[in-house]
Amino acid sequence: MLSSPEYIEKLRKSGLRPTKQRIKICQVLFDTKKTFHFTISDLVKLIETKANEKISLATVYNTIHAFEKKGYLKEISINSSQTYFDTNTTNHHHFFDEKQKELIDLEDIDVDPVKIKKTIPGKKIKSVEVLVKIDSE
Amino acid sequence: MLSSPEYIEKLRKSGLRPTKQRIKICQVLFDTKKTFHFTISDLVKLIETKANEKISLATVYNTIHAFEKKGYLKEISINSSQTYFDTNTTNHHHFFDEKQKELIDLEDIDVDPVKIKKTIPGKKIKSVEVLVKIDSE
DNA sequence: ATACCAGTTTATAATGATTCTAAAGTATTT
DNA sequence: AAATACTTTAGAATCATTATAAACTGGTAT
Repeated sequence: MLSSPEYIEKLRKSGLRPTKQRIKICQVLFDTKKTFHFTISDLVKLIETKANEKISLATVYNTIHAFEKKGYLKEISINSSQTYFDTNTTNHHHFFDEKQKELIDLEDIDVDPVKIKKTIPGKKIKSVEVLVKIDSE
Repeated sequence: MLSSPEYIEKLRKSGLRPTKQRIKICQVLFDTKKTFHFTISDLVKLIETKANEKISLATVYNTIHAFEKKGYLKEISINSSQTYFDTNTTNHHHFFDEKQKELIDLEDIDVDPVKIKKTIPGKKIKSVEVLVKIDSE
């Protein structure tokens, strides 16, 4: 597990006070080589198991939104009752298994760059997201 | 405005009883050459203005879900507080203006076919949706 | 026509994710 | 150490959507 000091510095640099709760959430989210997808309720469960600590639901929401604003997380556009987040903030796309409610990364090599030929006057493209819904064969 | 008999037949063919409410919603949704995007609350407003009739919110939800199941509507994957539907059921993609909460169609010629090179054993692709988020320049 | 049945509509309540509130707590600055 | 600004928190509020169950209606058989 990465030591707190590294997260403390990371948080400070972003203008976020390094509180106990934020450090704990950093550890749960970023203390792994593999990136992953999660919902808020997934994260609450992870905090309860990985860290033996209870963080208020409001704080979890606050923190995730703060991290998203700082660019440490990305929200993924899916129509689902819950919002999904991704610790992989690079440009990439997703499979979504609607049965298992599971997201799977598509690497850059899995999808050719999507070129959008249409332009809207006065508007610029912020992001291009491809969502591939999959189902059992 | 298309006459009711045509919608009555269309509904019957799909195994849906042609009720007053369903016919009215058909007229509001399909009585136009141009397809469009809407949320449930958009639709409720449309029904109130175009048709001078009140349809219960529960019925609007029921009907839209029935129409979606029959393939007369498509749900669009966006992370938004409300779900968006599209009367254009052909394969196409979208711009989404997050400020104005507005969807704009991308025609086939605006986006090259998206080829997905990755496969998941036992799973087949159901849909490929591209969502292009746009913002003021 | 009439009566019946399955499918529909409806008002209202329930649900559930998310956001708000405002009081108590904590990091940082003076 | 005190002041200040930012955070956390429990619980309430919000809001889209879904569930409930009673009243209603279209289609069919009599």
